[in-house]
Amino acid sequence: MAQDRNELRELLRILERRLGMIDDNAKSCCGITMTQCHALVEIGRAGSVSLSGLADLLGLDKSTVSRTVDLMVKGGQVARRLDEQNRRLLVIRLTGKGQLAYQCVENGMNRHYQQIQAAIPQEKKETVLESLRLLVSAVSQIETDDENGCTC
Amino acid sequence: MAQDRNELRELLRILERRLGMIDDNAKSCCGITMTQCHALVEIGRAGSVSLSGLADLLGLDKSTVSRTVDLMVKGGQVARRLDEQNRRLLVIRLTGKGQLAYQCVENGMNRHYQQIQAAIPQEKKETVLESLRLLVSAVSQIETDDENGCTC
DNA sequence: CCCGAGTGTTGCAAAATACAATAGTTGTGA
DNA sequence: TCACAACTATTGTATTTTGCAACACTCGGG
Repeated sequence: MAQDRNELRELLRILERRLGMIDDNAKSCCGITMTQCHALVEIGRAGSVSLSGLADLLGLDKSTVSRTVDLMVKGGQVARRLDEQNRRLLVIRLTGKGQLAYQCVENGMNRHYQQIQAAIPQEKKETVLESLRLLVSAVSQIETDDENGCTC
Repeated sequence: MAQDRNELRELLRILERRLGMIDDNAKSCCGITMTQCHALVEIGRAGSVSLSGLADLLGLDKSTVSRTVDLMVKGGQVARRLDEQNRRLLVIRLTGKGQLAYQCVENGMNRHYQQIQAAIPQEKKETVLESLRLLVSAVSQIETDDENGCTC
């Protein structure tokens, strides 16, 4: 049923799962939990974020993130201080130790993605990138219904 | 740093996140939890699975899945019985109620993926599919290091 | 100067998960 | 044939992850 029509969905489904496995693999190291590792990467990429900002990046409740950051401060990966300009906000950054862990994860990820690149024929690479740009654009357009009906 | 070199990674990263949001959106309905919904979909797609089989599909421990199936049996979405041929195995299936819920989730997913398709120019669709096939193939090839070193 | 909006923390409860121990089932080799 | 290893599912236990709601603090505009 509808095999052709939904090849896109099927391919994306498989891709999603595989990528998830890669992420898990790369992030399950360094003696921190998965969530902490996600946070590590987001903080590392952002350089500096507020708690709410980080919560948005991670798609988690601020309370969850608050506690996660707590653990990471105790673990020595993260520094947390008040923003001088606006003291409602936190400035969350990586410490030196956090930077190292971040780089470790990044390296692992890059290694994997280089393997993926290597498995794509040279002459197809630009096409693949272009397709991905299209897809990202398409996916970004669709409305994430807050009220998605659930017509059950 | 390395912006070009890792455009692939960046695009996949964004895509992954967006797709995750879509999935969550589609699956957060019908009065069951996320995990139950994942199970619902996997059982629905498979038609019939054993507990270990389902655990593999979901990437979870069999004990977790056992309890999840328990809840779904109590919820009336799933039927569980012994396999007559090999009584070590369970035969896990959807009930009528489960089928309805499954269809609901499927419809939601399809609606979203049709929106995505609609946002891709007609003349690019085949190229996008071809690129995805390449990607899936590439991603499937890479070794998911059990011993991933973690060279921190 | 006070109040509403924004931001983070904490109390609480629930959900998700894994590991280890247990119990039942199967088939195979002595 | 029968005992044992391999496989499957369940249960006990503990941990982790998560969100909601209540609270406390801070800022900016009337």
